[in-house]
Amino acid sequence: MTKTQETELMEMAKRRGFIWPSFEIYGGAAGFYDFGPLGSAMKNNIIKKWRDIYVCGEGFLEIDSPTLTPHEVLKASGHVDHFTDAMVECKKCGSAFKATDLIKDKTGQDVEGLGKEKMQEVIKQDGIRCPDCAGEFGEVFDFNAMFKTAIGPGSKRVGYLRPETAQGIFIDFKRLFRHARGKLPMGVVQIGKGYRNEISPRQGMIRLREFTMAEAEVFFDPEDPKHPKFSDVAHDHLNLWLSKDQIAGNEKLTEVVAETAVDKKTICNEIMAYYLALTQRFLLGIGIPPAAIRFREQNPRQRAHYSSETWDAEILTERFGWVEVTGLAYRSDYDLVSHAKASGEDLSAFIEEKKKKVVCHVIEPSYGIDRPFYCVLEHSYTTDGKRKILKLKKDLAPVKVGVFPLLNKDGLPEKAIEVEKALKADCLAAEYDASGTVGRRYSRADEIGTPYCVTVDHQTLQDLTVTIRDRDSTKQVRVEVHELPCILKSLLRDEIPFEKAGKPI
RNA sequence: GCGGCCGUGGUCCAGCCUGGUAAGACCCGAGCUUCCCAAGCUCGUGACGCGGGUCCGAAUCCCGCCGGCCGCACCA
Repeated sequence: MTKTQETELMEMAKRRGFIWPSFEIYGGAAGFYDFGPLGSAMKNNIIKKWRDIYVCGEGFLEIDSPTLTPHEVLKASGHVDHFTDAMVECKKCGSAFKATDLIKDKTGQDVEGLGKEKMQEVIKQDGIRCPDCAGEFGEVFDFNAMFKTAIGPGSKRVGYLRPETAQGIFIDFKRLFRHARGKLPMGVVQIGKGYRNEISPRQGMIRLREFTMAEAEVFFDPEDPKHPKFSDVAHDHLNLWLSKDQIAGNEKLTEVVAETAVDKKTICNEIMAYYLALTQRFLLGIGIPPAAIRFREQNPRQRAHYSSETWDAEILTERFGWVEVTGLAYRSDYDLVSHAKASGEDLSAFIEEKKKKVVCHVIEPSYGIDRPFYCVLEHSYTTDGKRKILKLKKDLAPVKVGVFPLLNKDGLPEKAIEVEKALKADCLAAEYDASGTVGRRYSRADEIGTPYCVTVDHQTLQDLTVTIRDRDSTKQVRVEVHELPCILKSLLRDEIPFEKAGKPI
């Protein structure tokens, strides 16, 4: 994809209603995007695909909990204290620094977790000044990336917009475990909005202040980190970017099969490896090419406060380089222990076979939806010659079939509208278009990735047949109208090859 | 937050320096034409980010704000 194509793609995305800048008529706001009608449909299709894997395929339980969360919850989870950076600002030039990094650079001292007062003291004692302009620093302050609000009118009860959906799942652990009738491993998912008050959002859809996440929490017995279906993925190839290679400044990827990665302890256990493989399958499923997928091992300094091993799935993009789209974190028993302690509830699980209680460990595959959405657009957009085609996977396409009258006369439009109605009645996302010429309509359909177009012509009036045109090849077949919904559905599910769908033209 | 650049119909932009109410391309809509891949013709809708200032008069000059892009920093 060239620079021109990138620009064209973003133009198209705006023009055709995939994404729009939010709050536009009031001047806009950084870090927020609206999904237009097509974007909304495509986003739902991505979510559906994810749900098919996790809820349908893996049998995970889905819940939906509030985005607004009381202080105690996020205090217990560590977010109030750790979802934050101690920052200092230069009083002269305004440059902002993370206090811990600044002190480490200047003095070698590790003041991580020592509190603002201590950091303030070190900065003062050692006379640390602004590396940019040698100016004096102001007070050390915490910048917490959570949006804070008050629950109830005039209330002193503090709440936050959740920074992740995961906490809602941990909170419900007792009920969920009972619902699952005490079976481990137990998987739970939640899809919804999360919020992070980024200091300076950039890069379009890549850094948002409000975004949709799809998170899964896998609860398991730490003494038994086996996955019952591991053999299904044992031979999946994974491209790993190991922490040691990153530190050495080496871009090299290590290709392994899931099984070997576990045997060699490159990946901590079967469960983690299983979900890396599943993540890769999901990304391939939405149309990301294998060579554009890698798994980056986070080094200890990068990991979140709750994690002991984390793998990020990354997608290579032309515009932003490698983009993190999924984080797979080993959260151990951190959350359950924290919430048990803070709430006074027993959040352990009784394991029948062992006749004892254990606190489950958790592996969390956490997916962003907006970032893959962008990546899908970028990887799908092609221009060959004069044609511009969004080569979306059929199940992601916001419109499945365009319905056109070949000409706007002789009763063809009326007949085409009938066809469109019939398809819609069959729950196919069909769209009637009669403007301009048929060529223009094909072109418009290609631009938004509509896989098939049906055209009603004069022959239709005689023998009740229509043509179906394939997006990628522009080839056509002729089929009987009454078979149309059925044939289109088969085509959309890739059950029959296009040439076999009807009489080739 | 800082520095540089920028903000004009749906989209991309010209005009700004040298103030005198805005042009083009594409798109979109109506019609003509048209028996299958953005043809052509006619007509049409539609814009100066917000606020203030200077001026007889501001898209244009000045100030403030908001937004965007790039770089720095940040990204648990």
